[in-house]
Amino acid sequence: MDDFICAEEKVHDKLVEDVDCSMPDEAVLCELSEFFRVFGDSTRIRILYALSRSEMCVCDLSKLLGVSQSAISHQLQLLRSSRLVKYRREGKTVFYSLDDEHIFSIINIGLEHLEE
Amino acid sequence: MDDFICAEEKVHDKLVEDVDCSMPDEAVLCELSEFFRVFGDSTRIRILYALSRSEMCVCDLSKLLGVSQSAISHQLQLLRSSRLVKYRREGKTVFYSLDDEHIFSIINIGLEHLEE
DNA sequence: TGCACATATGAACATTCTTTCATATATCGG
DNA sequence: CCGATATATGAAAGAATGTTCATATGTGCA
Repeated sequence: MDDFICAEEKVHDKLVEDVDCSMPDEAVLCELSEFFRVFGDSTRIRILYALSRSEMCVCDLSKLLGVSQSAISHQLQLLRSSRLVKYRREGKTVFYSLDDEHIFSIINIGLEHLEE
Repeated sequence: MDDFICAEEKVHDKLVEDVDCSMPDEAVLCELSEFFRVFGDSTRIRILYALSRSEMCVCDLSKLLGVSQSAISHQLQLLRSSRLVKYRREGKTVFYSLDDEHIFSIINIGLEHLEE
């Protein structure tokens, strides 16, 4: 991070400064990247998509996705701490669902983008 | 991935099957997660945000973000191969810009979500 | 051609993630 | 209370990722 910096005759210094001013705080963009990172794993995206169809228990998700119960549980915990899913217990079973319908719209926007 | 599977009296089997049918191909959701993964790094998100304000050269980005030229270049290559940015050369300088205004709208949707 | 500047890139290193394995916790039925 | 089932979790292993360092490529100018 400490290369010498290009010596360009300061033509761009004004631009850099202007862009700097118009950028959100670094902390905000960090949070944003953390938010997107959660969607950046195929197991988690598949969990989220599945939950957009219906609430499901851990075991159902495990069967549906062909991923071990333990791995699903770990990912659900991450999704929970990111406030993307919520859960309710019914006897021995725990049902998970999307915390917010908005989540699904984000997934859809991504899907639309992939379709170009 | 080979735990025994919950023995639940098949109450949920129909549900699992239905959800399975309504899910996009695993490959599609994998691509989707790869797409989101690109946004899931603070350096890349900051690059993308900066480029949404103006096209910039590698050196400007390096200065603006306080990240080494090499690190910026590596990330730009990743962004290029994900088709999120394009570039044009002008003499010694290479200017990068968003490949598509749509990219910025995705960032904004994320930001809106963070604001709850 | 030779030098300086801007950018690109391969390899190594450090860190972070994801899954697995073993085991703990919670709930229900007998 | 005990055993069985469903889920959670800590630790370790393995894979993937981001940065650095050294160096290569490409361009302009003297």
